[in-house]
Amino acid sequence: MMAREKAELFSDGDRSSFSFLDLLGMRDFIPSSLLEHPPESTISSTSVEADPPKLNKSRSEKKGQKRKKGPRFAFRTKSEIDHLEDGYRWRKYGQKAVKNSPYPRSYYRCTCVTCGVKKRVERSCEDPSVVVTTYEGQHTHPCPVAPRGVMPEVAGLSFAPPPVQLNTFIGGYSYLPLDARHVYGLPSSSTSSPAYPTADNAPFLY
DNA sequence: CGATTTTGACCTGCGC
DNA sequence: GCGCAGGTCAAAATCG
Repeated sequence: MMAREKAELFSDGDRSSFSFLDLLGMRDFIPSSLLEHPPESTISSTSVEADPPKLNKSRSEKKGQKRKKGPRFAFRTKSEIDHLEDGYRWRKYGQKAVKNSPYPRSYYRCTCVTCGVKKRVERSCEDPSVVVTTYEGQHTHPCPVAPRGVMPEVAGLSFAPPPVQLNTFIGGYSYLPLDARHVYGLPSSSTSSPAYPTADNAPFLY
């Protein structure tokens, strides 16, 4: 409780028109100018943790369509809890030990039968206090849990009340990063800083 | 008693 | 072809 938590968001560089905003139902609230810059190579280097190179490149690019993955979006959250509530109901269907990490990776599927969304949850081996959650797919149904929490700000923008999904993200708190570059995977203005939030530059949300 | 979690087995793709 | 690693299945156990 009162755990200080923060989130970092990044994508795996999938070129799909789908985005994390769709997942959250946020797209309508984002200026089109921002949406014209989909996640590109700027975030590829940061996606390794949640999306190992073997999966990210070799599998998808080489042998084409096998194990066709939907668009994936991952974010990192400073949390003591492994499975963060996001308003949807998930059923765990597997857990695997992953290489190069002492922490197991858990696999969840949305309990809605018509919704094929999956997510992987794992702790960062670099920082055990950080939970890496990777979403795959898009919910085809409304969020079943009533929202609570505060409105996030993204890139200084104030949003109208968002679809229910937004507020419920992660345990009823608003965990979206404040910097839109991180949300959309846009290039960082500084060449020296990473294209995603780090423990040092990401804002804390309460 | 139904829903969910646990966990070992199995499947698939890739590198060597 | 083989071994490794990630991902999924499914039966058993557990929970509410």
